[in-house]
Amino acid sequence: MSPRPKIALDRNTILQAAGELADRMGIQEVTLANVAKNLGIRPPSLYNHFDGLGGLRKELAIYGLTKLYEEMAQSAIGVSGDQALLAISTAYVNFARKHPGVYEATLFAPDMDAEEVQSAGAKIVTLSVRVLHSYELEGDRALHAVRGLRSILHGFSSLEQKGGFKLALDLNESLEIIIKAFINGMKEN
Amino acid sequence: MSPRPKIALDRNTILQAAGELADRMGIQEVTLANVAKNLGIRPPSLYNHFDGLGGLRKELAIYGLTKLYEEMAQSAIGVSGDQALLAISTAYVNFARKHPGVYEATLFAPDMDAEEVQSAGAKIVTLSVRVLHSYELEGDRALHAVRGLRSILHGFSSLEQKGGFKLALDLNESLEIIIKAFINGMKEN
DNA sequence: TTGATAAAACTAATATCATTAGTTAAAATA
DNA sequence: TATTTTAACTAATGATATTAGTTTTATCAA
Repeated sequence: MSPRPKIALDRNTILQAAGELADRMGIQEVTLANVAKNLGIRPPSLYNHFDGLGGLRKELAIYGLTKLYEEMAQSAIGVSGDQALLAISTAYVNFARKHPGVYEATLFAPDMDAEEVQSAGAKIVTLSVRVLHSYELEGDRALHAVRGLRSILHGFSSLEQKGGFKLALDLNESLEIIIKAFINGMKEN
Repeated sequence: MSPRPKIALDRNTILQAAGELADRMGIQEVTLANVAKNLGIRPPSLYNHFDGLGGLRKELAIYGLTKLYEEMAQSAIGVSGDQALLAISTAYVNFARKHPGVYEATLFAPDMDAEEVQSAGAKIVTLSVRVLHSYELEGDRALHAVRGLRSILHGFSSLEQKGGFKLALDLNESLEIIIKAFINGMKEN
């Protein structure tokens, strides 16, 4: 490919390639060299689109958070209460299952504190708050509940992905039991 | 340092240096180059002790899991029930707080499936099972409970470390509420 | 339409890694 | 005391990210 081709790559095409690479080979294989090879260009050319490897990974994290949010939001349409809670929970872990590399990228963001990363993650928090709202947890207790839910979902997904759950025990059943136990425990008191 | 010095480095000294480096600078800074520099030797010399960078990181993971287990086990001595559960839970998150890099290493093990990594992690699971035993969860429900507890502890620690919890809400209070809610919810049914 | 600008690729070069091969000197052992 | 093993070393290789500077072409303004 010569300088300034007719159809140039755009950020989204590159992120998609990086995402597929991540899902297929793991986040550690998302290098400028590999991404460039998959796109048929040379590594330095990627600097025209991203601020180096760190920038690419940061964008991949935002890309992943956005997609994760969308799937969670979709799953919660038209349902409420326990159904909604289970819906967004399974949407969350299913996303991590289908896109292990991209999910991993959402955690590895070089600068987690970057404005864009934060706001992409905040939408997921807001959605969770809304779903938990129907349980009528008052004040701080609702916020603690969101922390708990996030902890469960991230911890569960992460451990499942890392092969942490070895027992021959259905994973979806585990998740449902865990979520229900947690929310029932939060409702009391 | 010349060939075959009077006092040679041993694995533990190297792991300690790697651990400090990880806690101070992050796991991504645990490179053979950096570890060697901190020890005053040349990178290739590390191959006399570990199977490359992957081997070093794997050993660091086992080192971390062992230390984590020890602190959890210590915290549970002489207590039972809710007290024991909260004790091991706070021991877990406090370990992650005090040793963020080493904790991170326990998850990044290049081959999580390696025998030694598995067995080091299994001890923590066994300890959790023992602590949860007093709640008289029958059969599979006890196993689901262990998965839930691990998910909460790992998810909470990981999110706290990554700066995921932004609200001005006491973290220890969150943890206690979450754990209690979960275990209370598990007891019912 | 044409000329200037900007974009998006490129090549070349540098620095930092991990890793391998082979070497050396001193400790450990027989 | 002679041999072996150990734990450091140097040197070299290959992969990586990154920077600098170049080139071609699309885009845009006059």
